[in-house]
Amino acid sequence: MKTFYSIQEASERLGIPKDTLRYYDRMGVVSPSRGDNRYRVYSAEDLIDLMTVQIMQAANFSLDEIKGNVGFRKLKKLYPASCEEAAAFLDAKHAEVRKKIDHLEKVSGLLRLAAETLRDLNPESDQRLAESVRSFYKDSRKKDPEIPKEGCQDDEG
Amino acid sequence: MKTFYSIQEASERLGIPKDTLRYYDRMGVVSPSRGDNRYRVYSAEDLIDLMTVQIMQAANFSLDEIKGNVGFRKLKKLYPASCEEAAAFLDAKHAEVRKKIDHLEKVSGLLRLAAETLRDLNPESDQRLAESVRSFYKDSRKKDPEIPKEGCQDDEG
DNA sequence: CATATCATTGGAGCGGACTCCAAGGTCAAC
DNA sequence: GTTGACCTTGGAGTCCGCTCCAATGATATG
Repeated sequence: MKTFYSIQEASERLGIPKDTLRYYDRMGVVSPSRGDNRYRVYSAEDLIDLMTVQIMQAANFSLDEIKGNVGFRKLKKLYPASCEEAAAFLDAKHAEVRKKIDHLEKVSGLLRLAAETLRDLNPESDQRLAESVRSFYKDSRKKDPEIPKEGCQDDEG
Repeated sequence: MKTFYSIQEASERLGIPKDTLRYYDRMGVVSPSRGDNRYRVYSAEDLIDLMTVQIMQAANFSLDEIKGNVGFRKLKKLYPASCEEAAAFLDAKHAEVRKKIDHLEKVSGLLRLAAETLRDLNPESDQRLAESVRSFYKDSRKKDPEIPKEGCQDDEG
């Protein structure tokens, strides 16, 4: 089992462009060690860190946030004490993701309703949609924007 | 019930910065009519369009996509024939959002597992996490990156 | 040694969605 | 008619996450 990879190999295995890997290195997100030639040498751990980066990105972490937390496996070995801190961070992020999911569920419902409304056009579903939009909006802003009620019907156009 | 709003009022009601409203106007996303003084005048419909913009943004529509579709209520009045097209667009977006939700559900699970792993550190849960990460990764890339298996354990650090 | 293919660096450019600024026009209150 | 708060515009700047480039150096093969 190979344990070290050139930037090219890492790039191919992970499907991440080489430029991006270099960028991550610059940014201190994942900085592999260097060979005598100054070439980057990615360890198996580095690859796993890179996968973690991808996942965290998928979870809408910024590179900056990732930077501070991607190496938590290393962290664990070195300073087990800071684990709780890191875990709390993950908890917070988990909550964020849950919120995002809730949000998207609403969006999903809204899109279904909107499509439906478009398909069988009648003032009633139109009204229903406008209603949903309003409540969604209100909900997602957590303060009532006092939306005007008319203008959603075609009885004056 | 007031039906027309200055940019300031619109901004306050919707919680969208004035500059952003002007930007939307420039971009043709939501372009209110103008008064004799050339000031922007937002109608109730405009406000609803703006809310729709927010929602579509929440659903990860780009401004360009939104631009073409935010006025579907108007569209409906003018060209009912193109409704099916617009509805199909919404369907596609709906599917996208569903996919995103699935994805985030996995991320959510992963974050829970990661936090757990950090809290009760034992090689087994560590292993389990690494496993999940791998499978998640593989899954989300839809091609096996042939991840090395070691390096996830602290038996050599 | 020549060549080809990899690697390195710093720095510039890009796209999206704002965000800010300066120069000027409008308007309501005093 | 002056003050001050609003509005207008065009254009420049910002941030993020890349992405590309040119100049240069290392390595592998004939």
